[in-house]
Amino acid sequence: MQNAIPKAYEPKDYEDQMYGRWEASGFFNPDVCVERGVTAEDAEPFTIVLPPPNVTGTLHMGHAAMLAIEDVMIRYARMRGKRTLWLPGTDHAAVATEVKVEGLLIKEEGFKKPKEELGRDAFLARVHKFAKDSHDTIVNQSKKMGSSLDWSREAYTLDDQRNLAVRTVFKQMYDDGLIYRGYRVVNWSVKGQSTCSDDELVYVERPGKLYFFKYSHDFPIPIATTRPETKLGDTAVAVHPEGKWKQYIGQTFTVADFGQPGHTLTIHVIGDDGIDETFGTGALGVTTAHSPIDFEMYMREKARGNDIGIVQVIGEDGRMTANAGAAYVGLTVAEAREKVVAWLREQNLLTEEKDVMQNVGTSDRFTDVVEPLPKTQWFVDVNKKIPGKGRFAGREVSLKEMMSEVVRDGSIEILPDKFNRTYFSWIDNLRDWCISRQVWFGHQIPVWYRGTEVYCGVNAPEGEGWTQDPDSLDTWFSAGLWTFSALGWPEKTKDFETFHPTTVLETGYDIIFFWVARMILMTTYTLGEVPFKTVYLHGLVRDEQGRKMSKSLDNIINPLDMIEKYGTDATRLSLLLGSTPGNDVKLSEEKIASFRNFTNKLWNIGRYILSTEGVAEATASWECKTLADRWIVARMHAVTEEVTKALDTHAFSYAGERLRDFTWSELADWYLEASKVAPNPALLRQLLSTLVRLWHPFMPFVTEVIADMMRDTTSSEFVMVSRWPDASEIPSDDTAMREFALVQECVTAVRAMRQTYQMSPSAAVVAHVMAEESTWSHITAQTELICKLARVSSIERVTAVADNTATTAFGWGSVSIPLEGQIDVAAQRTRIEKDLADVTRYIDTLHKKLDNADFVARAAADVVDKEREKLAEATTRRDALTAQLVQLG
RNA sequence: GGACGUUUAGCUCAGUUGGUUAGAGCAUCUCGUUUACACCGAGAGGGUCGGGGGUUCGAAUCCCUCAACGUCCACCA
Repeated sequence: MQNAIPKAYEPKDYEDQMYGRWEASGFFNPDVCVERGVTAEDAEPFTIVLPPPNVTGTLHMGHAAMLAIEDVMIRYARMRGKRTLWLPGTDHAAVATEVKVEGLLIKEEGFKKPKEELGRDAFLARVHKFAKDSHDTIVNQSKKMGSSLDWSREAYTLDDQRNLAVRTVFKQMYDDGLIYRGYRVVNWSVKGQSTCSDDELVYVERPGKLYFFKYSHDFPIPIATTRPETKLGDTAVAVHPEGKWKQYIGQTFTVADFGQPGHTLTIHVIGDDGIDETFGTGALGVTTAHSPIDFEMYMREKARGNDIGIVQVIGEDGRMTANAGAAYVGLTVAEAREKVVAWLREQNLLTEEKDVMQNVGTSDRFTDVVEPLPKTQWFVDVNKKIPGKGRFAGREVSLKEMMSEVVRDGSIEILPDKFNRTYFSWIDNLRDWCISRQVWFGHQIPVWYRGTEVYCGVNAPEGEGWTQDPDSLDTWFSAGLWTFSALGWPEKTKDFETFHPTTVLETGYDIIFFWVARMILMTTYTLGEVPFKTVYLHGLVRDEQGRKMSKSLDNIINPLDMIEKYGTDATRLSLLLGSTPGNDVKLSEEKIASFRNFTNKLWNIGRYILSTEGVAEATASWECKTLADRWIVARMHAVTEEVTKALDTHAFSYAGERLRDFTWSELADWYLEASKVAPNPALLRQLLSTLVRLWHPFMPFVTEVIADMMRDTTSSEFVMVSRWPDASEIPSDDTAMREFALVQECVTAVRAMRQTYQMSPSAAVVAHVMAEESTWSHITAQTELICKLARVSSIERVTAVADNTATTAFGWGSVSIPLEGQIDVAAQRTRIEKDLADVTRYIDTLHKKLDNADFVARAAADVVDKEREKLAEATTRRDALTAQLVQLG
């Protein structure tokens, strides 16, 4: 036998070239699949829009996991004959990208304040250039992962088409009164000179001090704070409406000197249920300008006609304003804090200092502590009721209600379902969404001003003298439109009609609020429809110790390095197997290496089968000749059925593990060994062809390469567009499975004997047979395999197994013997007898219970039913055990 | 403070409505270089299923409780 196929699979020799061939074929594009007859014209659509990676850099393992999972779904759907679209794109990521480029300009080109020095246009040009390069890298990396994305439809959250979608939606929301401009306390990043949304805050725990004091000696209510500097701007004290200071509610006090001589505070005492009398002093100093909670009190009081005022004492530069008084203006927050504390101490107003741990909100993007400040910003009102569209037509609904309803009524299924609760509690706590950002890179707000005139429109207003609002939109605003904007909306495109709502949204659970929830919000509002039917949330990729991968820990595993070293298929498998929805996956290089070994195993299975005589010319067929044949076909039936079911239910890890176990432990270790006695070329070919198709969604490259070798190399067919194996077309055979299990037991016994007593193969067979006299016939029947594995080849084959009788052809003639006998029969019988006794006893007690007229009369109907059910169950089990016992003889 | 999750072999994890003797991979050790594969094969050791209590004929599985770890949310001024 000559073998031109290399012994080891070298991914590098095939992967890039194979991806090139796939791409050139056009089959990533569903339209081409229909044209070429791969997909039926009326086939059910299957759509995934790729969560667009940020153009801030390169792909990491998290992206690789996302691409692997989605590609499995996509390739599987395509092979099932669905009209399958996987739409790629990238996200401009507004703030993140701008900050990144700013940092690079400072670090690498010596700028101090790049935005000021370059000016808007030149700076934006640099950002766009960076985004473009980053985009190119991302596209290349995605291709390296083998992703069957339809590149002809690629989109970008900041391109013209998407910009039109953004302006269109903004205008609609503005007209519906959902988008408004308001003066509110927002999260302000001093470093980034921009707002950020509530969800973008990351809380960091740090030690702090809680100071107990009074504003002045004659002020009746003591308060406590961790931020004394903000107290320079206090305008109220909140106490519990039923508490010990309730008599002061409604009064106004004037503190003549606070923090410095002449700095006057006007303090209103207000009642608020939220006050916890057991904490601090039991009263809260209200700083309406620098705390979102306090600001809400301000709004509530104002609604009651009581204006307690807003005094901003910290500016956008992070320093104290003139409102803080002459002694403080220009100081940093930290300096002002010390100074206020010193003053309180001096005046003998400070009663206590307590060390506490406090959570400080920091900006995820800008990485500094966020300063709450009052500013005029754009917001999306999540509570206002407006006339709904589509499925909400004819009703007055709020954004909150819409986004809640579609998940509650099952129109959107979230996997794993535990995230439903998370989702709902997020909606419950959702406040109006601040969408304006003071950065340049992004969608500029489509609002223009001229004097006191305000114009909102999809396009700039006619006439002279209009200035567009300089702010840009939160990146999640445009990302929220992704499922439909990427399909060409607001134009009435054929793609939008065919592929929306999309089928599955697959993404990391860490962006469920940022993105998933906002897509649901935007889509239910704009289209009155869901953006997707299923949300599949994958976990985070962590290192082998379960830590997040980060530069500082130096534990980053780069997907491209792993692809280079072990191949794409191995890298994909390492991310797919052992990863279930919502759970983090631990990754190590050893894990990837072990999957590289498996890839090679699959390769060698192909290599062996294809180099077996007769396989090249054979026509694939399920026809069986030996017991081993029938067994492996039956196993193939089972695995096909299970894997299909698993993929249908998004159990990718299980599907892959099941396939791996079958491939390695059943096909390679048992069947291929057994088949060496009497190879069945037509069946080997059929098995390989089926195996390659089952594995294709997981390991697209090696399967395609093996398939390539199975056919004429000039053929243009791909496994990628072949038909998914249908379990119902693979014969199932329970008898063969049972009988082969006996063979396996015997072989194992012989092997053990050889090893224990260092026997020659044939001696071991004889010894085993002698030792197990009672099972003599059984052993004899299976001698073919035993001898094969023991390298004794005087026996040709098992010719038939029927009616519990095996006929074996030996070199000297043939023998028929009954197939029976078990190893360790006695022990098994003992166990069954014990179980049987238990169950029988149980049945007796149930019978007694049910025969008791008193019980039946008194107990609730469903209790009685349940007892009856239990009885039926137990009876079934008893019968099964009895049957087993009979079988044992 | 609220919610959720995890705890099974040295490590990483399966264990599908409670049911024969709790499984796999890696690691360790032993044996084996037989023409698909040493990126291999055959085997061995190793677990009172986090602790305690309960329900049940029967519990890794269901209930209660405690503990450790993790995640998210809220946030106390």
